[in-house]
Amino acid sequence: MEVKDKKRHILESAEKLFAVKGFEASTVRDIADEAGVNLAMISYYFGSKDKMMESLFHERMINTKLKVQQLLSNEHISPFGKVEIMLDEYIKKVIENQAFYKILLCEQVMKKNPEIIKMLRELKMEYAAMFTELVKEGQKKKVFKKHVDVVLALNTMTGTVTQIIINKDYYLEFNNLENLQEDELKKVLHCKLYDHLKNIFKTILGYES
Amino acid sequence: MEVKDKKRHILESAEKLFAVKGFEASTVRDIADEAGVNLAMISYYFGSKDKMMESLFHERMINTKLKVQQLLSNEHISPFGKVEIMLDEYIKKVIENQAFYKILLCEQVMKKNPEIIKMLRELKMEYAAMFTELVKEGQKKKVFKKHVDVVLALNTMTGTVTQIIINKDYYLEFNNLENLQEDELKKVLHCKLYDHLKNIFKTILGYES
DNA sequence: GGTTTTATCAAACAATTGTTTAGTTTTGCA
DNA sequence: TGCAAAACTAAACAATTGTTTGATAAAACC
Repeated sequence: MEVKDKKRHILESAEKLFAVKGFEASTVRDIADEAGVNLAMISYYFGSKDKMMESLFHERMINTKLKVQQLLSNEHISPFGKVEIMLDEYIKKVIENQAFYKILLCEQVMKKNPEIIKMLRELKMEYAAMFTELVKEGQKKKVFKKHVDVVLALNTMTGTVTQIIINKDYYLEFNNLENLQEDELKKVLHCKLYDHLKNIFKTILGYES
Repeated sequence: MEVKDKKRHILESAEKLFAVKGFEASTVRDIADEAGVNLAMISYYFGSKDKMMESLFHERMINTKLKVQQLLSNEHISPFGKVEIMLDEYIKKVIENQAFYKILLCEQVMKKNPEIIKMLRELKMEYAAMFTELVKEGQKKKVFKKHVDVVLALNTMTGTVTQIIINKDYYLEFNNLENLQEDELKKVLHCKLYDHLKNIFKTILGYES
């Protein structure tokens, strides 16, 4: 196996553990066991446990910014069309990477690793700025109302999706969706979240279809 | 100082630390230092670090259920009036107990302490059931639309508020509210969140004022 | 006031932590 | 094939963890 693949394999194993036990509670021995490698390999490949976590965040966040930029600069899509795609892409991403988004949540609360906090800060500021541009575009075209609180809107998006991931079990039990297959389940979850958030964003933006 | 006050004092100190560093990363020595007591006192008063955490959750959750029950059974308030009060109370509570709600978030992700998970599970199920009753009441009175996803709605409430607490710094910076006083700040935050969520719940419930 | 219970403390406890070391195996390349 | 670099390992490392101990001090009770 190549070095890059091995690093990725370790990162994926660590990700699983972090999401279940948290960063502090996951020992390098746990991670090494999960990945099926010697515990010294974590220091060997990443330098330290902390730097491994940073690697994980870097890996996951590297593409996000570019993708959003690309979407928002596309002139063939209407403002609300872009909102729809934004919602769809975000929901898809979280559902496909539930483990990571759980870690992300904890890390945001703890604020322990300065390097990660810095990364997150930059990403969020850029995200908010880009969404602001999108909203302005819609306002100029008279399809969005004035005075939209973009940060509040974005937090409703991230908050709702995150909570559903955390409370997945309750949600499924409450809606009698427990015996659904994993794939079907993801589809249903995505669909419900998308409709729900699309409606909310129509209200927030004052958009009439 | 009485025993109960001392226990409460230790719990409050622990709460602060947990919210900043997380449960695993907060050592009993940290907690003892923060509370200004000997580290052996944690085991002496609570039995163990884990049981102290359980104590903290029990303390915080004991009154929630009763309050909500009381509100929903009040026949002098309209269905949407109850929704308004529910939102107001929830926002107020989280803003006043930010530290605890950060811990709560992490604990929900980690799912490490079975006793706490059990408590949370019961509380959530009851909360969802009670809100369902409220929605039914509104539907019977023809002021709420049919087919409301109550769990999704509740998760938007908790998710939005939680995210704002986590991202408080960004939110303030983005809205140029950084040099506000702590008390003023809480007021502004509460006000913005309340308006935002009220609008969203109008959409979700199909309520026209 | 004497005695039992409760509260407090510093020190010690065994267990576990992330990291390093020193030695071995495997790999890549001439 | 030979040999240096990279990959890997088990063992050891010092530091830190939650908890317990045994000794005092304070409080409560009769």
